[in-house]
Amino acid sequence: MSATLPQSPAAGRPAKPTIDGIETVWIQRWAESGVYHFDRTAERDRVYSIDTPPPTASGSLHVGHVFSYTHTDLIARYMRMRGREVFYPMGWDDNGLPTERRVQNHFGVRCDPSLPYDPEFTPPVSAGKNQLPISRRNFIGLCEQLTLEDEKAFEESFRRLGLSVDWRQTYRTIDDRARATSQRAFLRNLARDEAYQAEAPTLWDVTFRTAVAQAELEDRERPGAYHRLGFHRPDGERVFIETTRPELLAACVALVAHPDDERYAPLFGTTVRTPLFEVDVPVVAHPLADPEKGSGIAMVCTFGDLTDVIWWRELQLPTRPIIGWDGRLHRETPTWISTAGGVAAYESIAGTTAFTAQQRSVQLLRDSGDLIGEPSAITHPVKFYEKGDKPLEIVTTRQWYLRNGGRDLPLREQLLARGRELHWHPDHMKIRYLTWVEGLNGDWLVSRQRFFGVPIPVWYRLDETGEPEYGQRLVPAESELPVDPSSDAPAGFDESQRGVPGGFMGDPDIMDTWATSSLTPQIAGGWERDHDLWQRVWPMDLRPQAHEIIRTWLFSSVVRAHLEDGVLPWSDAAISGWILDPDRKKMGKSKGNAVTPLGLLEQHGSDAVRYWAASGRPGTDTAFDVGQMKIGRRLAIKILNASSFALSFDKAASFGKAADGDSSATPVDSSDITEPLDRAMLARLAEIVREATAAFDDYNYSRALEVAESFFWSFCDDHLELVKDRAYSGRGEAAAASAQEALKLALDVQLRLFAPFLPFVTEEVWSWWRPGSVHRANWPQPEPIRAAAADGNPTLVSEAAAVLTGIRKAKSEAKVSMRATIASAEIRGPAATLARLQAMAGDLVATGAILDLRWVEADGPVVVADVVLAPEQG
RNA sequence: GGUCGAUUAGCUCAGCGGUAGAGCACUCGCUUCACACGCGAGGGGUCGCAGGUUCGAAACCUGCAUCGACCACCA
Repeated sequence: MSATLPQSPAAGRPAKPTIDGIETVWIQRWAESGVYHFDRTAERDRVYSIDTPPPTASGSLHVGHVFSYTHTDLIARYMRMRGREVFYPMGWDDNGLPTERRVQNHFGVRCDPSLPYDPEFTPPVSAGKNQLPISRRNFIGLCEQLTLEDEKAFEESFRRLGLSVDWRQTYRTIDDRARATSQRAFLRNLARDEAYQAEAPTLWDVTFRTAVAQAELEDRERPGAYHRLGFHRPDGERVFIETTRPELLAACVALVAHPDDERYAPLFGTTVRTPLFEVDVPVVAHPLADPEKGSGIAMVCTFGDLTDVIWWRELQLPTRPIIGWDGRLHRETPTWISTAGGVAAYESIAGTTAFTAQQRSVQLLRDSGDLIGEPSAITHPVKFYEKGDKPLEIVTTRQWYLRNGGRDLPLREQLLARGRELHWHPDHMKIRYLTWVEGLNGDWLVSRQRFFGVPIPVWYRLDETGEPEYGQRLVPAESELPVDPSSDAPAGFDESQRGVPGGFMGDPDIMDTWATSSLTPQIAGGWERDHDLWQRVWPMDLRPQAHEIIRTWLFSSVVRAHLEDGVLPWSDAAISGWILDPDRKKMGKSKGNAVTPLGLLEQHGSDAVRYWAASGRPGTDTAFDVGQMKIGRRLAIKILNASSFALSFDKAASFGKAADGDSSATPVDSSDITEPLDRAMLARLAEIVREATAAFDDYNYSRALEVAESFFWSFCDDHLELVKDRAYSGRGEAAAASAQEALKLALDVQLRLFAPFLPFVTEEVWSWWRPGSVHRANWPQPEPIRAAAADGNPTLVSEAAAVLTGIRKAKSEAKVSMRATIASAEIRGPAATLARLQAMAGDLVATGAILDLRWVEADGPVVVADVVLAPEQG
């Protein structure tokens, strides 16, 4: 394959090589030649398919993107060189709240679904303080327009980073294909009864006015206070409870204590009267009530927290909600409050926010004497929507759910088994998945009350009074997808019947973004759209992703693939860590981190930035470290210079007269490699290849780099120095040819080893003397190198290095040049070592400029002793 | 409250049963014919703490501490 690629003409080795500007050159040539294009004729077993994370294309590329996307690219490039045909698409997650928010801020608009579409609409020139209300369709238009610009910028940066993505394989989570896929999967779930609708208490964000799923929750420590309140018993005694939410007193439906709590046992079955509102509520028993907490008896409200929901459900308590969708208390006095005093009390808090209601309630309770003592301040965890600013409320709403094992033990077991079946890198990340699945307390809530997203593809019949009949669902045929029930009419109806008695209405909700993101393999792989592609890539090989979205993206993807096809969506998951800034905080969460990826790439070079990223092992958080980038840059430059030097000995290579044909072939005649040191170096290199390969196979790319890099530096510092004189034909043509051929082979192998990490500099050097692209060349195999090494002993490499160090040390301590002549020196060591070293004595003598080298057998490691420097020469 | 991970030289990290490692930083040198974006040499660590297993522990086991993260029915 590689040999047929239209590659740049071998320009030969430049006199003064530089890495500056090579990104531009190679980005262009790779785009022209299509080296990274996926070959659709490859069968599944030769394909390596990657479920690339679609970045949220709202805003700018972050350093964290550079980091984690590089990791995936390392694997992709390695697999490609291993002969796999790599399916490496790119998606854009432009569907969801971040996009909505960005459009609001960027254009200074907000969506008002009640407004009509304005075809003449143009966004405000500058975003004003008051957001301009616009129609849903206009709003979505702006979303698509803005994300398209962002996506272009992302692609440019990713190309600059050197990602070997096939840029013909892209998708957007808001585009027609993604919406159709998402709706198709939903309809299949619906048909199999895996999706269902229910009216139930739902976690609700009052700012966004949407339901929120368990996976999107986070706890935040917030200040609060225990308020001790007295409930009135019929006999005039009082029962004291403690609550952090006195404003929900009007929603109280019972008091609950532990069944074994002797303090309250006499009260079970009796009623007490709530303070202020004077509502009679039962005292009931439930094992979840903790005798140690507060006064040991709790007020149950509909609904203050998730425990209330459990009590309400299991004890079959009445529903008395007072908090509305806007987070304010209902304006009308609830029907269950009937006394004059109760009505008056409610009227003073009606319509206020929860915060104000609490303040007023406390004052009322204090005045009535029902607040015992003063509230005692505490801090406690409060549930928030992860993107929200106000605590969640719990309101009863009609929502769509997808079965995910949250209330179904057999399904949960199956999904746990899928988690164990998946190969995790690193393995311990599996535990997060298992913990999450084990802790699920309900099915996956997939409906959202937002505007921009994939609509639920369902309509409802309206009865004679115009009320929806939720049991009378109308769904589209799969061939009609995608649909928007708010503008498309169901089959058999026309638009005039929308909203009228006997007609229909569209489901107003959209799906959770994860309901679409959980299908990225299906969207990218052509599920039910491109069967030929699908059967070549599915199930996929790799899901790379961040660890904080194991419970969301990874788990929901497993759910979807399991329900639809009964398989894991991929065999392996590579979990990347975070970038930490110098304060050890997740980068971007603290201030002063205005490091732009493009700036980094320009300043240090793409290879250098990739080098830094490659130092972060899978699953390990990594410090942002410009120092590592400088080292990477140094390595890239060293590769350039060392290659130029190594090739300079070979006249054919230096003039670009590279062998034609297959780049996988060894470019040398190994029968020329006769010198012990050359053979030893190659023997060592064969070991290095073996180690790097094993590391890569284990997804441990940082180890693979480390192994190659460590060899390369000693190759430069020791081997190149030791063979320099000989390669210059200092000791005959045969000895020179041995050095030259071994250098070429070593260079060829090392370029391949570095290619996944430093794609630009390796390709540059490759182009000087080798055909095709190094990125389509084969990953090196240890066996042929070992064969070329013949009887070479890898031990000699370190022994020679030890001697060289001894010689250098003597010169360094004498503060003379490394070229200074040594009159005499002695090498001491075991007989076997001395024998090996004596066979390469010519290299040692020439490199050390030693006139008289003596050999003395001795125990212990080899040392250089009795070094006598020659008198300085004028 | 439960769980996972981390704790090794000033910094960033590797090592994971057999005499403490790398790079950076630091010190001292070197116009050496690929590279001064270079080259060479050197100093620097009771491997978080306390027990245990072992002939031998940085590594294995048990606690503890600190940091980070994940999860949790948090009145």
